[in-house]
This record gives sequence, C-alpha cells and structure tokens, in this order.
Amino acid sequence: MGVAPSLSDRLTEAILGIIRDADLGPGDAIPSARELAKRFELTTPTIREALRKLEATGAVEFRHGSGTYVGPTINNVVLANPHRPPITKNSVLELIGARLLIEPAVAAQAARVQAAAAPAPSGAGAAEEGAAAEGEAGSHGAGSGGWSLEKLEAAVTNALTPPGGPAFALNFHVELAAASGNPVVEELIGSLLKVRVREQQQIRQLYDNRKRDYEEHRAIFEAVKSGDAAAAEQLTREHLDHIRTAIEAAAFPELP
Amino acid sequence: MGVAPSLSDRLTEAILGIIRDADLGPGDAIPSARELAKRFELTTPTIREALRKLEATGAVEFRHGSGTYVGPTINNVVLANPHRPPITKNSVLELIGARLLIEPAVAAQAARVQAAAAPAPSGAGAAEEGAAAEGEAGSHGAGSGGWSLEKLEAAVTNALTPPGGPAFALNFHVELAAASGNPVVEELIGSLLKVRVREQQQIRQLYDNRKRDYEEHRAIFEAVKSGDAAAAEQLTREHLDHIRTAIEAAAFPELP
DNA sequence: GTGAGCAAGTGATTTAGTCACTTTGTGACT
DNA sequence: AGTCACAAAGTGACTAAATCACTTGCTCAC
Repeated sequence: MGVAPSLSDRLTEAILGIIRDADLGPGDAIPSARELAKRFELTTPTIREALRKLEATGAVEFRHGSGTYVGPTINNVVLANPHRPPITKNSVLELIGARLLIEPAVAAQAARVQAAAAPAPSGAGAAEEGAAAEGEAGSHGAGSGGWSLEKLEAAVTNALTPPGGPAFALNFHVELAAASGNPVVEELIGSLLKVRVREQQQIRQLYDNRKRDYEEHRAIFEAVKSGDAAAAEQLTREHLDHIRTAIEAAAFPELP
Repeated sequence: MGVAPSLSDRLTEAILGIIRDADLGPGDAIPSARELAKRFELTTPTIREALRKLEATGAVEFRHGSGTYVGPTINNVVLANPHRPPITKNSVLELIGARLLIEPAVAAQAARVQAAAAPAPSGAGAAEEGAAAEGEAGSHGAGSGGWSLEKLEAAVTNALTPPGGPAFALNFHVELAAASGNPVVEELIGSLLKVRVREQQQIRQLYDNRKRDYEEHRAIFEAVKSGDAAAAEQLTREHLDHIRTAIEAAAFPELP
C-alpha cells in the first residue's frame, strides 16, 4: 500500500512548504515558475503541473503577466468542488436538504455563543444544552476578519440591495455560520452555497422572495442577538423550508 | 466582471464534457494525453496541466504506464482539501466542534428515515418535527451502493477490527450520514473525516477507546434502527463529546 | 504633472524528443 | 496442454529550448 508517494505530488508539497515557511498569506506573491524551476532543478512544464494542482484547490492563483499568488482558500480544510457536475433540480433539493439538516443547529449555536458573550439582557428559557462558548478562532479562518455580529447585521440588510450594491459579497447564511464561532462550519456553509451561486441568481430572478428573505433573515438575526437558541433554530428551519418549497414549485429551465 | 473565461479552464471543462457525454463513471478509462492533444489540436504539456487540475479534485486519476481514469470524487459537490494545512491540536478541536454541531442532527434524521421506512415497532414519543422521508437518492451519490442500514451495522462491529481487517473501509459516522438519505450530507461527513485520517490513527494509538467507541456506536445504531430520533441525537452528541474531551486531554507530538 | 511608449519580468504554449512503467500477447520450454 | 519469460506497443513522466502574450514600471517627451 502507498507504494507511490512520488510524482509531482512531492512538488506541490514542496511549494506549499515554501509558502508556509515564508509565512505567506492569501494575496502574497510566490516565486515565478522559472525561479522555482531553477530552484528544484526541473523544467517549467513540470513546475506548472504542480502549480495547476494547487490552483485547482484555490491554494494559488495565476495572474497572466504579473505572477503567481497565494490563493484565498489555502487554509481551508474543505472546499466546493470547482469541477462540479451539472446542476439538476434534484441536486439543488439535496443541497437544501443538507442545509436544512445542519443550519438550524448552527443558528442555535450562534445564539448560544452570543448569549455567553453578552450578559443576558432578557432571560428567555432557552438553555437546552451545555456547550456554550467555544472561544477564540485560530486566526486561520475563512475570511471572517472582525467581530461577526456586526457583519451578520450588515448581511441582513443586504438581502434587499441589488447585485453590485455595497457589501454584496456578504451572505447571511455564511455570516451566521461565522457567528457560531467555528471556522470549519463557516467553510462548510460557504462551500455549500458556492456550489450553486449561478442557480441562486436564477432563482432570485424567477420570483421575488427577497423581501420575505429579508424579513426572515432579520427575525433570525434578532433571535441570535438576544441569545434565544431555540427560536433561532426554529426560525432557521422554517426559513430554509420556505426556500425548499419554493424550489420544489419552481419550473427549472433544465430538468432531467 | 468575469472578463477571462479563458485559460486551460476551458480545457478542463471540455475534458469533463467528454467524460459526461460518454457517461463514464469512476474507474473508467479516458482518452490518453496524446489522443486528447490530437483531438484538441494542442500539445501534451497543455493537456497535462488541465488533467492535473482535474486530478487535484479527484475527478481523474493517473496510473503510470496504464492510462488516465475517472476518479472517485468526480460527482462530489464538496471535498476535503488535498493540500490541507498542517494539523494542530486546535484545528482538530475545531473539526470535532463542527461535527458536534451537525452530526447529532444527522443521526436524528437517520432515525426518522428509518422510522418512516419500517412500520414503527415500538412507538417511542420522538416525532418532534415533520420532515421525514426524503425519498430516493439520485444514484450519483458518494459511494453508498446498497441499502444503508446493513452497512451501518457492519460499520459498528468494525470498530474492533484491527487495521487491514475485513471491510475496514467502512466508517460508522460516514455510514450514519449515508443513512440520513442525503448524499450531500454523506459527502460532508466523509470530507470532514478524510481531513484527519492520519490524526485519527495517531489518536487510536495513544489510548485504546476502541471498545468504548464500539459500545457507543452500537447504542447509536440501536436508536436509529428503532427510529428513536431524540435518543440517536443525544447519544451521538455524547459520543462526540467524549471524543472531544479525549482529544483535549491528549498531549500531541506536534502542538503550536 | 501627465501621458505615450519602451523594456523587463512573467505566465501561456509550442515543439520534439527521451525515459519509465504497465499491459498484453506471443512464443519457447516444460 | 499448461506455464513462464520476454518482447512490443501503448501510456504517463519529464526534458530542453524557444516563442508569444500580458502586466508592470520606468523613462522621456510634451
């Protein structure tokens, strides 16, 4: 078993080693392909193969004429398949089903974290479990820079902004996952959403649930803010269930 | 935006198109690099770059001297980062935290599916929510071939088998996710576990919780089998919590 | 200053060929 | 007839030296 640790696999590891030894983060430039070729005593096509592998997982990024740079997802433990199969109505429903299974628990955890951080303003009876504050994030998260409750609120109001508006990049569900305090969960939800960005836009065009989305997002936000885990969980479940029934009712341009 | 749809990105898409048009599945051979070079009127290094990208995500597999084959994860929507950062104790805890958040809900869903499939043997009061049977799987799942309850039981007894034993590939938590009926959830859990296979082995060597694992797995299995969602959820939570405290107490060879 | 234009650095791709490995089938030997 | 050794064909792995395309920054005229 494991007879072949070989290949240009070692090269990708070596390049990752260079990146980590130099403590490079997303956006930083890495040595050019020719430079690496010289350093490893290989030729550029070989180097490029290794770099392409790293590119496929978002570990590095090519910019023609400029250089090669560290990618945004180099520290991810899980990622969305960039070579995903063509979307079907069924696969979209499976995706929603998965989110319906995990996001309510995420919302509840976010509320618990919030309740532990703030000195409980109005004590609603929602302490259903022990595991409260998971504490600090290891700083190598998936882009959650500052404190998350503010970003979460920004993401709420964002549901009404047109594409291209301010801070359109913020997604409520991703920010909600970030508020749970666990960067892996944030990656998970982010990956799940990234798979269907194109379909998301399609759905948004088909009918206008943006106002309802906004209201439901706000309700969830309020529940999280007040530390009511049970309410956050239930509201999130209902919200996703609404989306699911909407998708079920929708007639897709492409359906198998 | 999106000014550059170009690159050898189109090549990877085209190759994926070939695979899907020919309806090739994992294990099937794809045209050789030279053949593809001729077909696309390109040169082999260019083709190889595209193939390397596909290799990085498990869409294709190289076998030196034999050929190139369709990989096992070509239909995944989410996957474990093959170029994952070095593991730290904190990152392992984050991983467990994420599983602690989602797996109890997965176990509960598996129990609900089971309760809906079998005509409730002993009606325990566990119907806390509506969403029951999600129905058929789209057949393009992540390896769950036959019916899952049997495989789940096989995975239970497997906790005691030494490495290299029969059906060692089966993992209880992955099979549990499969039993939830949602292939995306199965992928998710599988990816989460794949990230730390090396650490899993390390932990298993440090101290022997295999017997306790076995007993807890069996308890969860029984709860799922009897359709008791609440029990399955709670038992899974406790099981993962035990693992977490064990990891917290462990002294890792490498710790930052 | 401001802008046009040159030059260096970098990625993108080609071309032509060699080496290493796997598979398969043929043939000789038993 | 059965089995083993070996050769041939097909394939991936990699090299070598170029050329083209793009970006960036600098310089120099205006």
